Amino acid sequence: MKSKKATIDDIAKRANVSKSTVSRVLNDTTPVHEAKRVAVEAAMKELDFKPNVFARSLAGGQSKTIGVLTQHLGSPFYDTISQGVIAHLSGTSYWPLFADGNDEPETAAEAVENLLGRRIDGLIFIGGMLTEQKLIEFNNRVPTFVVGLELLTMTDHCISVNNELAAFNATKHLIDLGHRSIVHITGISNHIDAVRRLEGYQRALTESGIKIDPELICEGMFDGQSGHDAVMKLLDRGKQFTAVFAANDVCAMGAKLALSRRSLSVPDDVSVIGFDDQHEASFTVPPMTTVRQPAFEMGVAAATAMVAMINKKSFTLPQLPAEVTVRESTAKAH
Amino acid sequence: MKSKKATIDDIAKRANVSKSTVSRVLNDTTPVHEAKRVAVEAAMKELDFKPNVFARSLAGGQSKTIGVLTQHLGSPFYDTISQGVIAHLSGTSYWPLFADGNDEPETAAEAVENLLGRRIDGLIFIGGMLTEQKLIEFNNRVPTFVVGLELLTMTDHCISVNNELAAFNATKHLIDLGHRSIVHITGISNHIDAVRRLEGYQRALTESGIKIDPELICEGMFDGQSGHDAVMKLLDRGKQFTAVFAANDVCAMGAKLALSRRSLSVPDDVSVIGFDDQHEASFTVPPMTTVRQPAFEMGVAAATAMVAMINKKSFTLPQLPAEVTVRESTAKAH
DNA sequence: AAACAAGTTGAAATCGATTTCAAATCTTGA
DNA sequence: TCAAGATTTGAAATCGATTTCAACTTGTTT
Repeated sequence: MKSKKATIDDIAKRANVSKSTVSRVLNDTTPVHEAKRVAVEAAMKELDFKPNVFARSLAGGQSKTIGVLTQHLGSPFYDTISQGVIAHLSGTSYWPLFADGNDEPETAAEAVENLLGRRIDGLIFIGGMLTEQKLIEFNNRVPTFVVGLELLTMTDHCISVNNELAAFNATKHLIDLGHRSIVHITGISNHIDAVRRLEGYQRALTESGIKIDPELICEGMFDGQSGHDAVMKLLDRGKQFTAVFAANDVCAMGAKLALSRRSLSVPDDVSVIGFDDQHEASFTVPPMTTVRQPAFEMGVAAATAMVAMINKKSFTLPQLPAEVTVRESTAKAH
Repeated sequence: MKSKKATIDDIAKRANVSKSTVSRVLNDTTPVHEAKRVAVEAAMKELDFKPNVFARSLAGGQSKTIGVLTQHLGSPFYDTISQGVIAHLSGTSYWPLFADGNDEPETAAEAVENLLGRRIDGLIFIGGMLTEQKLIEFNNRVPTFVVGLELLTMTDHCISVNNELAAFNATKHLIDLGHRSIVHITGISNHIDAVRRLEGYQRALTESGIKIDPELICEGMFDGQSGHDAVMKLLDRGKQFTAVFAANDVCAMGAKLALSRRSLSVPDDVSVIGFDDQHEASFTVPPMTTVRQPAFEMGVAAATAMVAMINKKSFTLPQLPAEVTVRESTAKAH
């Protein structure tokens, strides 16, 4: 049976100093005599002292929590980023406080206010649905980083892969295999990342001297159903193509399903490439070629930068590469 | 530019009453004259008053947060449960505080201590790796519910599907299709749920007069790789079978991949059934028959029960059914 | 009309830290 | 040796709520 939690007064008494001194060794704000320092530290060990988070925050100190707002906790990509954040933070004195934006700007804004009400020391957005204007505002209130979403301004607070380049490489991979009629199923069109991927797709075609065919560009929604429907529609119209580049993996899975329903084989008849490299991608039939985003590392990078910034240490944001992971859903065109 | 946050004193002044009175209307602890009540409420509206969470907790009140410990945030099944919790809580004054158990008992226990240090009003375990003994201990400290994990005791604090029955039905589905040699790829063997699924599988066979063949029972780990490897090993040994029941969906996907590598068709040569019905299951080729666990509803149920319990209202835990969702990966044996 | 119970109210203590300010101690240089 | 400056230290105020306790209003009963 554990006795009541030790307070700062308890350890002050035991170490024969004042609360003030204890607080000082706790926060390392003012130098304290070596002897007293040691005594205080010993007392803290013995009584298993853990500062009360609430008293601390109330007194104007730090809350030792980092607010993490994900666009949608359920997405595998965002989830992996979260894992990275958790993993790094668990080695520090900070804790993540998660909230879900539910894909809606208002919900997200409200969630941020609540987070702020809990005196978070930092704010990490995973994915995003807020305007950069809003983000800048928040950054004025508390250190803010954005992960997994490309920003136009505020680039030094943004950890993201170069989506345009990644999409360019994905498309180039198909072109190099001899494909000329390449479908692109886009992501949700007000996502910057989705737009950048479309741009990369277009540049790859253009630079290879292939005319862009608007009919091959289908609106998707980052989900399986829209990938499936897009391909079905194309097939129904009798449109010819030999490859599909989908804006993410589930979408690519939907596309593959539609192809198989029409007895088209992947990759013999049509090559398919996805984006994200989520866990399931390597176990689809056939295993899927996709663009790997280093989601976990991105999460770690964000957390690292955040902790450094809060403690006013210097840091540099890593340049994380997205790479085409070639598996078996893409093959030479014939 | 927002002015500083309004405090309880501000609104006391504005409503011409004392802090005490404000606190009383805020918490509805003691009756307050109608006129003052209205004045206070008006003042709160006008100043957009939001009580400071920390002051509140420090003073011994509630923290208005529910700790949520997931076994592994990244798992689609647990994630969906989390979504349910979030969804329900967002309509209340409570907020979830997430932590990740990282599949390790020590990490989990440490995480709970931290959560408790933040004075959570309730604790929800999603999945679990702690002993029931531990769980009971925690429940003595703060209201506790467990979701997505069957408990032997403490059943009135547990929201879970009947895994044995669900597995029985899944296996029965295969038997009804004429299968007699049915492989079961288990989950991690110290998960109660995995054990219960194995039991259901065995009972279905026994009740149908089919002898249990230990060689058809393969140890799995709830992931794609182990599903793949299990099937490969069986095939290498020349073991005959016409159906596979995997302990979850990714595992089933791994199994399907192994089959396709050996040119065995699903479902023509071998039927495959998964468990969980995660999002991707409906977009595999062919779409996968699986057991749907109402994960979202389970999360909602846990949150609902929690809020009711904290506020000493009565509640009943719903009996949530798991159902076999028949798609195209299972077919008649021949 | 007096007595008493029930219903309202505010002053002050409390929760457990941080932080300001002034006092106490220790150096240092002339 | 002593004043000036630099270091350490503790007392007390503060953060923003809840809660206890006593006092003050009412209303009811006799």
